[in-house]
Amino acid sequence: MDIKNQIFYGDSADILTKYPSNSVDLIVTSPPYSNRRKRSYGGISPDRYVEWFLPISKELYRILKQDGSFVLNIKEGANGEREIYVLELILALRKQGWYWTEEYIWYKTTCMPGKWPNRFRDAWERCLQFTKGRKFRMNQRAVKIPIGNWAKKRMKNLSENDTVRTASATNSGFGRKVENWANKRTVYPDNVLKIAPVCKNHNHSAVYPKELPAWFIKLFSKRGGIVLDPFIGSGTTAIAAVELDRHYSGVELNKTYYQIAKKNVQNALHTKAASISTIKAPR
Amino acid sequence: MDIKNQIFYGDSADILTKYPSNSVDLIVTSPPYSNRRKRSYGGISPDRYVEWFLPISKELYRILKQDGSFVLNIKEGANGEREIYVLELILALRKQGWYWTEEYIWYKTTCMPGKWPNRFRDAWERCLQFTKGRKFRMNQRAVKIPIGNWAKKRMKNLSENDTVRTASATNSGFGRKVENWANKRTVYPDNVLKIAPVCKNHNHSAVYPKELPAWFIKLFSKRGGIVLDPFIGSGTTAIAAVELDRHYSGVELNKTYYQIAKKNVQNALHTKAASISTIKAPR
DNA sequence: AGCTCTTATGAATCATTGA
DNA sequence: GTCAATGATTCATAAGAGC
Repeated sequence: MDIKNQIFYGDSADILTKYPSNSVDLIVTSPPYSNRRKRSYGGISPDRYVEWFLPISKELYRILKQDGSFVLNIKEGANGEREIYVLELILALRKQGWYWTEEYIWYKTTCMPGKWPNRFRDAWERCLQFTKGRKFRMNQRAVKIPIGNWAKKRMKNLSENDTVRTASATNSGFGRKVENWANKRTVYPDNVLKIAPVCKNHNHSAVYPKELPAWFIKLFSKRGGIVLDPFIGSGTTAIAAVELDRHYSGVELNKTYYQIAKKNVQNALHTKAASISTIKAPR
Repeated sequence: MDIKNQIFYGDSADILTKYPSNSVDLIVTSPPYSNRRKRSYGGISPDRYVEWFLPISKELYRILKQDGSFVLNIKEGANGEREIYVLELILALRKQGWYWTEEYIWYKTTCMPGKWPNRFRDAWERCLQFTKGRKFRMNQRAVKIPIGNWAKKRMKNLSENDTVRTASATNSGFGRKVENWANKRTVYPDNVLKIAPVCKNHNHSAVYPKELPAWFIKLFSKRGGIVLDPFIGSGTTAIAAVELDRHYSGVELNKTYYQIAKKNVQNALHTKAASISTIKAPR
């Protein structure tokens, strides 16, 4: 089956079995959370979530290339206490063979605070990275960020100490050499992603902002690679892939979203093509 | 046994059995993480961590008042993949009767140095809140933060810099300059705490900043209540409690830290007493 | 007060070697 | 094989002092 730049209408549990093995460079997805989005997906109950997910992740493991990553954006809800199906899912995926390489935090920076009697507004979600082993593709330079404003002042005059490696006072074994930072304009980020959530998308009930898949696509795939989203929704992952010169592939169970996704991706492709032809023939 | 304003030298697994039931308003602690602090604590291996912790948490459950909270600051390490003992601990604590009410994130705005091929610097830790039921004490107003410059900055960053950077920690409400908040509108925070891990305590290998326990003490206890830390280390939790007009109680296994903690708490008490007499007799 | 400059600081991770 | 010990490598920022 040709999966490149295709969106399939149907259930991932079925469709993915037809994907060839070792064919995808990166999987990024935000699956339907438990008990949410009942109207659109029927809502998987928390106690059945893991058993529902495992057959799908088994196919994902088969489909993913050896040096690829599987990024799962998810957050358990709360009903008095936090649900535990995400913890159980992590443990179950490990038993299935996945490496739980890292947990990135998506810190949702902009929504105005709200509150309930027992808890504050939930401002973060998990972005779980699973791989097939210790070694995988990671292009850290692709996601460097501009250095903080402090740097301008700091770099003007380097003191004597700054040109020498100085031991940390606590003997933690670290040191610093400020001289190395001269002329530095970008720095590496950490494992907390600060991205504002999209609040006004009425087409899909749980959109995530394009910047979220875009960050992982830059970090964990190369140009020309294939990025799969088995719950593609309104097509956000595919749009990000197109804009970053990757191929997309996806599955969607809901007919309406399937159609919206196809339309959105077509738009992204046209915009992309237009910008390229503009560059080639600027007049 | 009188536990109020006492620090005990010994193993929590033993000492806590002597604490009276329903006697403590809040438990805040940062236990030794697995396989860390080997020199001072011997280091608990990841596969034995849960069985080591459960007898202690059983006593904590007995000791905590019905409307109290148990806040556990912890973060698993990585060796290729993330360790899973924290996930297993959450599940085990629930089986022990605890409610897993919330997971707060401590976002460390300046985190440990380092660079590796397969991960970025770890900038966050878990602050797990457990309770004995759905109802518990929570004084949300006590941790409100000012809106103003902070909000303006956010908006500005949004348009200018794609929100890759956050407002600095000093704008986030953890500083002490509360008097500067006059005339500023305050809002409720969210469940991500932005605190730099700086502290001036060179005596302990794993201090957390005072602002972290202070935030939870303000939020989950009242003045005059008792705050327990079963792994009190150099006494940070007790110091925060003293400064906020709560009583402290704690246990420490390591003799050196036990002595340091006692000394630090005495200092905090003296400072407190001095500041009170100053207020009463300003001349 | 604000600016500039100086100093301080933190629960680390991975690859390799040896038992 | 696994497990443990050892060694090599490595940032970005906050806060205070001084003018």
